[in-house]
Amino acid sequence: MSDAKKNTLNIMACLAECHRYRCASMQKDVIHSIPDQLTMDNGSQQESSDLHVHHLPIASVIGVEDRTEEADDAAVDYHDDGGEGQDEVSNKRMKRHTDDQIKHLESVFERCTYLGGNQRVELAKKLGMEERQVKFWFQNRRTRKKVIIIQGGIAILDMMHDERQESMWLQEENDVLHAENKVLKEAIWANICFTCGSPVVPAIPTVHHRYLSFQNMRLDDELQHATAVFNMVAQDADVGLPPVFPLTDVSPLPQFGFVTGNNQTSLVIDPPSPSQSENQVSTESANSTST
DNA sequence: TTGTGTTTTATTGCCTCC
DNA sequence: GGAGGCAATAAAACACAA
Repeated sequence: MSDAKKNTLNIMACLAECHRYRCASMQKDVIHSIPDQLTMDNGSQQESSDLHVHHLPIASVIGVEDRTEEADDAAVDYHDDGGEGQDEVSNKRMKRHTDDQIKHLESVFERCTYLGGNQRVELAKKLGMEERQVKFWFQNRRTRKKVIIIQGGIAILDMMHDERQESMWLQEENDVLHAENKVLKEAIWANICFTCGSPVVPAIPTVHHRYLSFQNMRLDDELQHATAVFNMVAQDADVGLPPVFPLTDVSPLPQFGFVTGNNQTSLVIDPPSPSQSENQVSTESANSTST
């Protein structure tokens, strides 16, 4: 048995020991709660046992029902072989208690596992048993309860051991995943394919790539603005031209207007473009488009 | 029916407490 | 020293499979 299990068993034994001093107050009530019927059942036998208690088998003294023919003989032999007092004890003739007796002993034990001297005498009298038998029964019952608790404790320890084992496995798996994650991160930042080891396209966009993206966005805007202007001019001129294409989801249009000068009308746009030079390009482009 | 394992009752020896 | 507790054990009673 492992040390952990031994420690648990010691703790349980201590708990049981502590419990024995806590329940004396309720004993009397429990014993008195036993119905008189049980005593009445053994009443006739009890009367005779008052007269012949030292000459009758224990079975008849305590009103134990014999369960087999063999038991009858054994009960008779109990005193035939032995004598009185302590000599009877040495001749061990075990008699099982009746169901009623056990039932009431259990009910008392359920509330308190230890009986004081007076309570034991009273209970024995109530159940038609010998005081010694009540004492033995409680002693054996405590032992049985302890065994049950210990077995339960062992089962719990086994379960805890299993859970701890599972936790260790999960921890190991977690460590492996962390290691894999670390390798993958390093591969990504090194621009190396983690499967073949060859360089890969960097995930971070280069300046050139960003410049191209910006140009793309700018050209899209110009196209949309020019289309809007074209549609507006065509509508004003009422030339019956259909719009080039319907504009949907167009970003807010920049301010624009027409500037006349030098015998030339130019479209001026307040552009979102990065530089005035580019704005000029777009203006010219739009102008050419409108014309 | 019988052999075997389990449960229940009882005993013994040792220890602690009053 | 006696009473009572516990652990270990004996032995009877019981359960059950073969």
